Amino acid sequence: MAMKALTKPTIYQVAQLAGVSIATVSRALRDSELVTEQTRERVRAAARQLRFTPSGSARSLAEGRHAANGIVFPDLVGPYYAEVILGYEAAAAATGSSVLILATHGRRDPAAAVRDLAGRVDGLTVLGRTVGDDVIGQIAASGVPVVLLARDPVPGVDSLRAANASTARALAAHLAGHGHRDVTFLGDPEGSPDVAGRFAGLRAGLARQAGTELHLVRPRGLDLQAGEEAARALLRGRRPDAVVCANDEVALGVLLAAEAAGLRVPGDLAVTGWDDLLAARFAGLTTVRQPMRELGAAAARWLHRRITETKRNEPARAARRRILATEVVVRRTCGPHEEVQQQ
Amino acid sequence: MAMKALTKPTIYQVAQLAGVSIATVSRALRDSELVTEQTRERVRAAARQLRFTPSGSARSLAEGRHAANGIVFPDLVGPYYAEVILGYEAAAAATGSSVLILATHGRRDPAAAVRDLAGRVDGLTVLGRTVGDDVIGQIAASGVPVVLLARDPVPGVDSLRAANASTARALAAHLAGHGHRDVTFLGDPEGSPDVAGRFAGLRAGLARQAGTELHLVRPRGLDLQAGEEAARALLRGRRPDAVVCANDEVALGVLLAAEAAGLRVPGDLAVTGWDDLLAARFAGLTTVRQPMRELGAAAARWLHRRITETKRNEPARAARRRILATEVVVRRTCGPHEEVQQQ
DNA sequence: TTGAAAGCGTTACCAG
DNA sequence: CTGGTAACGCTTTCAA
Repeated sequence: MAMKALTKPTIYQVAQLAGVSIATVSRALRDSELVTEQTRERVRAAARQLRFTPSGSARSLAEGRHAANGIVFPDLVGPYYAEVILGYEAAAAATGSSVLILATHGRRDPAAAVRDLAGRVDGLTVLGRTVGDDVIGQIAASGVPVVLLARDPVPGVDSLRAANASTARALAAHLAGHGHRDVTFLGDPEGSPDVAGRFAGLRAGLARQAGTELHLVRPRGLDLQAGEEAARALLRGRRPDAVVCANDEVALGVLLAAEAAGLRVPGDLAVTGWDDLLAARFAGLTTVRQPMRELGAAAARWLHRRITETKRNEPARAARRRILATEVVVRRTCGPHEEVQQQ
Repeated sequence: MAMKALTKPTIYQVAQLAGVSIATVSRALRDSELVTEQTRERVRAAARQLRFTPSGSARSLAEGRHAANGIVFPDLVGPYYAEVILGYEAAAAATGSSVLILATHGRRDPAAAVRDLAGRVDGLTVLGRTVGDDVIGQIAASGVPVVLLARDPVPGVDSLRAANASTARALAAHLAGHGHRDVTFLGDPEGSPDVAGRFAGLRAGLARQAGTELHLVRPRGLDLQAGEEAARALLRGRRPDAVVCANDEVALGVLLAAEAAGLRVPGDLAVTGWDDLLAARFAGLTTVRQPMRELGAAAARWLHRRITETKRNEPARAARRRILATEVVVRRTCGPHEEVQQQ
């Protein structure tokens, strides 16, 4: 049977077996027009027999491109980033690019990891609070195109995000319409640009509503447990009319804590989230829906444009910015509605 | 100010600027002992000034390794794969490896994409129903270590999965204990090895229970909508006592359809899922919990072992198999319980 | 401690 | 149409 593959076969072995030059092998395997059907077949047979797979690094080096791009995100907990990455991967695949992922969360030195990644790709998408502006700036200046996603802009770098402030204002108006006056925001504006935008929008929206007040409480994180803990503490003190949470997971934690405390939602306490996770629907949680997959896809497409225009040495166009629309999804937890609102 | 980076700087420019040879640059930048502190600083300064980032492909080619491994999965919908990938990325990072992801779902030619990927990595993890045994076999035989995850084993290849059949048997016993006799399984055993295992286990479990019957209905897919559609059709006919679903999303769809049909769960119909998504908790869905993150991490670690032992040309050990334990999570939808069961 | 030079496995140009 | 042969940018002996 087949002998053991002690060492990976190279183009040379294929050439030898097929009785042609390596140049011909390269051409035949990449469907160049410049080969006889006959030679092509012979080469293919040899390649198959040897189980030859071209070395990606050698190819990249010779072609002067990596045929890959990277995406950097803080973590992968919760469906949010997963959806973004899925959209990203699909769009990147359409442009013939592989995707390298990098989670900065548990890293010793995120900046170093991102710099290293920058050397392995044709372009990079960076999400949220992963590395500082300085790192972004250096990478962009070193000639690697960068797209920012859900992150504060950096001069000269494309950036893409979902609407936060405007929708948060709409949410504020909706809550005020329910008669909620004493509102607490559960989230850390310093923790992420998205959260900052949501808080700012909420504040602006409530400022237009007479007699409302807004308090800020920072949970330990953005997960279920952080929400639960924060709510437990919060509900022991003066209880607000409504808790607006930085994301759905925190809001779901609040729901759990409220239930444990014997409070009715929305009767005793209104709660809202952000993201519209699947769980939000089953919890009846009023929230905000974001086009996550589209966000990822758009980033991949922008990056591809930058990469091709850089390669062609075209005059670099000015940095682009775009904000994708989001929408309030009204369900049960924001307050009693006359008519049944179904989503 | 800094001039435009028309072309990416190479080690040669750094060497020239620092007034040393490229060998010294290479050593200095990689913290070799063989450089004076003084030279090292000079080189570093030059590299910084030029914003030099070593080319990943050149480095890989020279080192004879990619310092990257790949993970292939069908899709990324639902939190399942995201969790697996997160665990994988974290473990891979710990071994100094980058991660290349590849979703086969919308691809024209998954096999070709996976073969290409195999040329860009030191090892590969393949999940579920993405490519056939033949492709797996070729890749493994070509000298690229492979680990299979949630997939039927291939001779000579390590494989890792979460328990399906045994836990499904336990689930069957639990349902029978509730008095459910007429059970329908909602899922396509041919669609994935996991689903096949769950169905087989359920069948085996019910076979031990006198007077039970099991029916099989194949939904269009594994998402919410598929479950909803399938349930709508199912509930129009002879209604079963219990519907065991291939995964949580399908089960949640069934819940929606049951509600729309005015049925009480679990009073009129018991429902179970599989995966223990966050949404399952809020829907009160009885389901099965899988150690998803651990699954991914274990795959990355196994792969790393294979890679190092292959590189050292050690005698390849026999293929390993492991099945990680899963557990039934009893909630509301499987039937009435005397005592409140909290999770 | 440093430099020169030989690869690493492809692609692509230039002759024939 | 095919073969020879420079690149590609880095790491790593081998000498000095």
